[in-house]
Amino acid sequence: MSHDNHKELVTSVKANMPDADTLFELADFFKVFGDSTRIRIMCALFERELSVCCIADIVGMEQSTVSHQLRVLRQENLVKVRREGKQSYYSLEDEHIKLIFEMGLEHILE
Amino acid sequence: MSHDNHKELVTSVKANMPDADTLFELADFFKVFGDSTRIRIMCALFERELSVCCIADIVGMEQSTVSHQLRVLRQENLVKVRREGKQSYYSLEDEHIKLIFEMGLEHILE
DNA sequence: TTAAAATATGAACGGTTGTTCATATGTTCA
DNA sequence: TGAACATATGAACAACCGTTCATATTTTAA
Repeated sequence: MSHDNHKELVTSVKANMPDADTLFELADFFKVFGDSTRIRIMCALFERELSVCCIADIVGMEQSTVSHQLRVLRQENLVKVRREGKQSYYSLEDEHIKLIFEMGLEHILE
Repeated sequence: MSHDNHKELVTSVKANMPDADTLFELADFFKVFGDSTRIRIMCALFERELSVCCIADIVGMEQSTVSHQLRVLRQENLVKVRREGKQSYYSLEDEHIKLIFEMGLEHILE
């Protein structure tokens, strides 16, 4: 179950890691990027702010689905809303998103 | 269901988006970051290469669980293995990982 | 105020995913 | 070869998650 300097390694590596709570939050943050519908919504919002029904048409899903996913994005502070008449206009909240996207794309394109 | 320049917007935004396949792959890639066990495994590997049982002790989970998750990380080309005797030593495959981590951390720390 | 349009929300379902247990495979050493 | 250790893998279960349908809320305009 353990070899040579196993125990020292374990404690030293653990000591240098961010605390578990932070890493849990980090996982929750990346979880948002782990769904293709949300990815496509964010991608559409790179161009400009959009109303819910526009987004629904762009990603080809129900208005209800898009609303639910926009709530998830809002809860993680990735998008913000602006009401204008009957429409809600969503836009990206954070500049990190684009960079994270680009890095992901670089990876999957070898 | 649609307002003023709805239709033009939809087609123009769609035209400038990466194709659906790419974005699907991208979501699959980020999905790997969306689990705290995998996050903690990757985080441990930032320090150095580690054997499976070391990783299991560091993250405080069963050896079996860690093995399963390492397979997921391997399938997405995020880690590589090296056999040495009875142990399998895992290490990070890609430099993007650290950058993606840092950007995620920057976001959750406001 | 009523109708219509846009969005938000709750419940339910089906599918996915992470963990565990048990066990198989691989490796070393006596 | 056999025992002991390290790792990998399959099956099964529970929990989570994304979508849809139905409906509620909000806003405008007649």
